[in-house]
Amino acid sequence: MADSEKDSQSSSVAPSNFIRNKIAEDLASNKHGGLVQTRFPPEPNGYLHIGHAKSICLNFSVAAQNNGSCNLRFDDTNPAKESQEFIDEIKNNIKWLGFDWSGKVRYSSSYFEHLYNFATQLIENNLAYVCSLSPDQAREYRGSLTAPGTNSPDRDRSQAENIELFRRMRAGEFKDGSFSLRAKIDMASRNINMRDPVLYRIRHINHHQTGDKWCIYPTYDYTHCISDAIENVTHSFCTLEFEDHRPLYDWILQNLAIESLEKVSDLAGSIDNYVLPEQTEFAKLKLNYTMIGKRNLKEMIDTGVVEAWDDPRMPTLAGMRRRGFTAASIRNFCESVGVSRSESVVDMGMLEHSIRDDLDKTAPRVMCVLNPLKLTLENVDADFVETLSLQNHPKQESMGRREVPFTREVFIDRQDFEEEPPTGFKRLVLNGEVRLRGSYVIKCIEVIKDSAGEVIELVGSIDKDTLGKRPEGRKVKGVIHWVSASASIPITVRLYDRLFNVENPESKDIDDYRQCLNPNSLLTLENCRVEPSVIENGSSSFFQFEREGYFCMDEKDSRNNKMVFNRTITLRDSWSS
RNA sequence: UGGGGUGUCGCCAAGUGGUAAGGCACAAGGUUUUGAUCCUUGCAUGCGUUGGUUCGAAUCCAGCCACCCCAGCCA
Repeated sequence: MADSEKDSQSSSVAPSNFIRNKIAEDLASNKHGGLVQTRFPPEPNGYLHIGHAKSICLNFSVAAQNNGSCNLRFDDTNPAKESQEFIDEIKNNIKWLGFDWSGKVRYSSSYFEHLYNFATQLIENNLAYVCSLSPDQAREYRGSLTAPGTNSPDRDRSQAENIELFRRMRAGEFKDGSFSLRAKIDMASRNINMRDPVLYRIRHINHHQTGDKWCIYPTYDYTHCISDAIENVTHSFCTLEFEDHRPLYDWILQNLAIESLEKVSDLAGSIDNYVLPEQTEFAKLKLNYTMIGKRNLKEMIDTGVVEAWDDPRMPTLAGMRRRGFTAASIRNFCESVGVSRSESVVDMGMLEHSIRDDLDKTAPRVMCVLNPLKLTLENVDADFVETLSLQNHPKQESMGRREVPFTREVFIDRQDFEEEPPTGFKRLVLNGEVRLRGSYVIKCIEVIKDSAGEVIELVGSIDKDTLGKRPEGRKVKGVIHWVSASASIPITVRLYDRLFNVENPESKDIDDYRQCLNPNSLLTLENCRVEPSVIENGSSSFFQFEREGYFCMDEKDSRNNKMVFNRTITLRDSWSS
């Protein structure tokens, strides 16, 4: 077999998924004139979370990989729940994640006038009517999953009357809920979304973008498809629960005169490429051991389970950022999770792998003792200070070196000393030797205890011939981290762990998520000691505290006299104590 | 019991009629002044299930089962 084309595949090929395949097909068939335009359309009614990150990465990267572009559009059709604060936060999050939207920020609300005109067009074509049924009545008329609905008594209202009533709705002549504009489709449809869905409702409230200009607001179903069309979106991605809405999405666009759509679109004037957008659904991201429902997150804040939207235990982008997740790690995670239509629950371990993988390559190493235990080295002079030069990264010399002071008194971690060590223990024991990382091999020669029998101090000695050298005639397998007692800096360290101790805290089997909270999701240590280079080397706020994990400085709570570090994630631990 | 979806290793996930990619996790070795990293190896005769078509089926057909979504003037 002549096999001339071995494997020409590059190592970083994006994995195939149904969306990339579809776009490739569309491009091949020239369906959208070679164009790929996507959009990320959040409603500004809360903070973005890891689930949104999946959608952001999808929309932006699919566009970028196909020479297309991606808009940011705030889907702000329900002002009751929305605010400018959320808009600002969402913009920040997207930029932080490393994406840039095309052109200016879009708002569905900026299309309100067009939307109103299109609604008038539907009325004129006998495809929409003003309905006087109350919300309760409308529900009764809608029928059920198994029974067809009943036509509204207003369904055959005259076109002229509909136009006039709709105008008066806009003029503010009616109370909230008294009238609605509905599409005239089919009250017997087996798809409930097609049973004369509401297009407009009356709401006498202020809108964060349009102020008091409007008192009627279009619904999501009516707005989204038209907004996509106006922005000349080619591929409109949304989550699976909107699958049943796709027929309505298409119905609305197909029942509007295409020239009128084109005329107000971004492509107005260059009719060649004007195409109707197409909706494609994918499965939401679910992560075990976490809740991402907006309502639940808000409740956790309101009840004090966590401190705020940016609490480092929250799955919000703001929280993850503060916890120490990097944008790259989140992007890589979203890529590794893939995009499909099957509803699946991703293991936390994948997220943890993404952040470890990124930080292992980029975080400078430093030593920090979390639970200090004093060790006095009796054969070192009291005023002796040796400045050791240590590599900031074991593999990347380009990351430079730092100076670490070594003195007679040092702190080691309480957990690195055992009087009665378990088998396999490689750390310090009485009369045992261990290497102080980057420094000398030391031996413990005395254990000092308090009246309660607790170990409060150790005395030892160094082997002066072991700096940068192996000890003569014996092997010392243990290496522990340490800091100088006098030259180290006191800091506060917050150890974070998963918030829940069950895989699915949002499960229907759990009536109160508070029953499955992990009581140890936050442990604050006030007396930690870090080597002085962390403040001298102000270039990074991410560090690996050797043998402990990855940590980042908390900018919100750190003070000049006391820095606070958050543990992002532990190191993998195949010993596990 | 209406309609729309989904079922491939413990968890994600490729695969679209030619004999089951990859990642995470896990396990066993090796390197190591981080019990980290890195390297090597192992990990589905099997693709929800039962039948059928075919030389050949995870892929096509039929039935069955399980799970998810839909009855907001929320998105």
